[in-house]
Amino acid sequence: MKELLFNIGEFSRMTGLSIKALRLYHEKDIMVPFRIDEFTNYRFYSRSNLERARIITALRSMDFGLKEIKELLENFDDDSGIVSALEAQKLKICHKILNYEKILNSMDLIILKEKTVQNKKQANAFQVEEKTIEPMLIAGLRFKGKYKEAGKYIGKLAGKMSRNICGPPFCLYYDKEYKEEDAEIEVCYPVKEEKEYPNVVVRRLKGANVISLIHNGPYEQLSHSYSKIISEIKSRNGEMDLPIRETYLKGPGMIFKGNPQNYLTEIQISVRESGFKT
Amino acid sequence: MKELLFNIGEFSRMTGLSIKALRLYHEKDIMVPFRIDEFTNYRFYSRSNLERARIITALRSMDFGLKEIKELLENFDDDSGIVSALEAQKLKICHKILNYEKILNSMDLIILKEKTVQNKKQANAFQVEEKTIEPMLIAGLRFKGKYKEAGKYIGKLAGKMSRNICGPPFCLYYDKEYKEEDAEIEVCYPVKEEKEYPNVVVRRLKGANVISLIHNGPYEQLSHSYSKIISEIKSRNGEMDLPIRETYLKGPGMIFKGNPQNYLTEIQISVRESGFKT
DNA sequence: TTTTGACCCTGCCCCAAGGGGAGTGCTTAT
DNA sequence: ATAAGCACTCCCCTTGGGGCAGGGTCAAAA
Repeated sequence: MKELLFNIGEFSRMTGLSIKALRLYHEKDIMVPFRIDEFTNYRFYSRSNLERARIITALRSMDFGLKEIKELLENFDDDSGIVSALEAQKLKICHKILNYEKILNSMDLIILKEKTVQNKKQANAFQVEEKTIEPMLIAGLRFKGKYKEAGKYIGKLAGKMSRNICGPPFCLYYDKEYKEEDAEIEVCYPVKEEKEYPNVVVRRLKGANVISLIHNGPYEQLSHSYSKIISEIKSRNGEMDLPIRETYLKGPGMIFKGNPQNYLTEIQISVRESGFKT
Repeated sequence: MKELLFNIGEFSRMTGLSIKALRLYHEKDIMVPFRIDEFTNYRFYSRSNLERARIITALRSMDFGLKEIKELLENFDDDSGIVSALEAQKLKICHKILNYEKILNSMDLIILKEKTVQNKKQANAFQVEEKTIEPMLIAGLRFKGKYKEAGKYIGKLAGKMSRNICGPPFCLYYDKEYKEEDAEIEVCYPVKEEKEYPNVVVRRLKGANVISLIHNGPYEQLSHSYSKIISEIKSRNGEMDLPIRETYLKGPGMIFKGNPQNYLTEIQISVRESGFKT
């Protein structure tokens, strides 16, 4: 068998490894050329190098690092020996995949939210309207306090539910009148599955016939929209029912706080018996 | 509102970002401290920095690079604006996941193969035995040539089927006698699904009653095992049937070539009517 | 025989996102 | 007075090479 040698360019084309990579592997003692010219330092690769290159490529494609590859090459010459290394590598990769899937999940949440918001905004532009809300599975966290505290509780709740959430958060107000303090409030998220969480009640929220108005602007100006919707109900002889629902279609975002001028909040008040037509 | 400032240590603890990271973000103009002491160069962070840090953390957790984050921060202040960036990021991550899943798949193949080989080796140590082979779905590539060429064709076939493969390759020999040249050979892989491939026949291979012997060693010594199995069959008045099946339980590995002394090859010869008992 | 273009060498700097450490300055507690 | 605790800057290190500069080498064409 004659020693058929290849210079680095040929070898690079044969193996698909870049010249840079080959020089790096040489430097790191992962694959030393068969012969190195004493005077010119030209690298010459042999058939056995070709075989080794194939192995390196295979291991690289499995996301092994160069150090690991070096060790594997030094200690094994048979597939059966590296099975445990493969198992370990599998674990690492599984972790990465899981992590990426978690990222995808949270991104989907944000994207979905923004898309539905845009649809809503285009569809019905801030008119009082009557509609029917379907029942839904929700996770609720109830407290007594000020309206302003709701945001804090929503954050808490979101942290606990995270991947189970399937829609924008809302509040249920159980008081007939506006109360500055000690209001009876429940912050809620619609959820996919009925899981148990500490301090959280997961239950089915009844559907209802409601009068709805989408409020566009900062929360401080919600009272304007409340007057509008309530006077509309009264002028049509509707009879209000508790709790009032306030859905935060677009509030401070998951990433940016956003501009309060663009916040969208849907106010929904149940009416027991609608005395008017659209 | 008074300017409540934090030094870098406090701010690091509040945000969960390392001091090193904070200095880097400063250097890259991603987050400039609210005030920098003229004489000591101490960094002091404000509440608005806190908000920005939250955003950066969120974007980092979605695997955005610092450059991308900087651009996003410069161009947007609202979640709705970055939806398209999120979509792009989603695509990237999906690609990564797909890639990792491909890796997992090929690793599983190797692991599974080695495990089954080890089981076989422990279970029945190179004895002639009678058994029944179940029918299986296979992909076959037929050619006329020398035995030695089979390896080449197996490689070809493996490249085409890759993810569809579900077991070790084997050859079917359609010649009654040993032929040095122009032998009628079909290289096969058991597959999961019935797909179409160019030049490949996917079909159901019938089950059979066979006499089997596992050969341990290089392929050049297969003839020893053949003598053994054939003399055994003859001594028991069995009648051989074609094709002969040669399954490469352990040959040159997917990564390492391995030591031919450890190769395992199962020879299976169909017998039409077994005239002997185990 | 020389030239020319292709090929190869080493050495240096660059990428991302920081980690680690050296050496120095500031204030405060002991 | 000294030591501890923070902060600062500057430099080197990580992975797996990419890109470029400057210079040497090879083989075929003129």
